[in-house]
Amino acid sequence: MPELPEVETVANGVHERIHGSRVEQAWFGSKPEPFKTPPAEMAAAITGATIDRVHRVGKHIVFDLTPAPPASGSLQWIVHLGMTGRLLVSTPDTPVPAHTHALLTLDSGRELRFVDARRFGRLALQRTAFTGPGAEPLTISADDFVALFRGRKLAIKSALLNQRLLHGVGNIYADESLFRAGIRPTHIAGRLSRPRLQRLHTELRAVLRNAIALGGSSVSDYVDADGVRGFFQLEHRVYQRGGQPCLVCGTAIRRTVLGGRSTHWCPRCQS
DNA sequence: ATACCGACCTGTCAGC
DNA sequence: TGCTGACAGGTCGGTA
Repeated sequence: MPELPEVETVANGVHERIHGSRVEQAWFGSKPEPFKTPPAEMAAAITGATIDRVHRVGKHIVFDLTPAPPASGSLQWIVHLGMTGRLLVSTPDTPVPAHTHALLTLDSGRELRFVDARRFGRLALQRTAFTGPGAEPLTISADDFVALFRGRKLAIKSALLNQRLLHGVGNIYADESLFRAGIRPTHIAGRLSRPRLQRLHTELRAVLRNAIALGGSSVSDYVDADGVRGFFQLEHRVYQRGGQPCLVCGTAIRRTVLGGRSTHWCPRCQS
């Protein structure tokens, strides 16, 4: 479900509500799919730990933990929401939703719940500082951004979605940033001129920052840590607007499939 | 190394 | 009303 702005919104919301809390109990469901680390190992490491900070790296939510004594050393809990994952801070009297795969009981009296119907999300322990698979879109320099695509023979949209190049960009913000930069999604990444890539760098960061300010995009079931929807979907100019008139030139927005993902673009504004 | 495709899951919605 | 098929914000592993 979530791309960089949604993950950032969730991570910040969870941080505000639970940082400084101690985990009294950690429960993990038995279905193996959402766990990169075995559930018993995660429960043992997390129980008694203090949550110092919750932040975002790429599309991952990172919990910085201080382990319960006598354990020591660096410990992080990594949550990836996949397509439909939710991380909710609730009171114990709130009914536990279906498809809840993890539930942490905190000393503040609240609970942190990981809910994921489709089970594309992942939970894991990390013992060394997590840096993510690629570069960070909000802080990468224009020069480094341009260099990412040099010599690449795939479509620029596919390159934007490759998390090993740039982590955090998904289908919505790939389409929206390419529209705002006037670049057709099928354009071969390595053939784009430096000025056009610099424009994309500028527009991508702007659209991500704008979306963060609005709490992310709620296309179907995305909600933040309190279960509240975001508002950036009201700002989408091409995403899920196939067949509707372009807001700039009036031409019908096209919907095609690129790399197996639905792709939305204006045939007149994007060359 | 790079690029492409199907698989992984469940829920929802449009169409018949 | 109920069935079927298409589609969904993401990643991963196999193949060329």
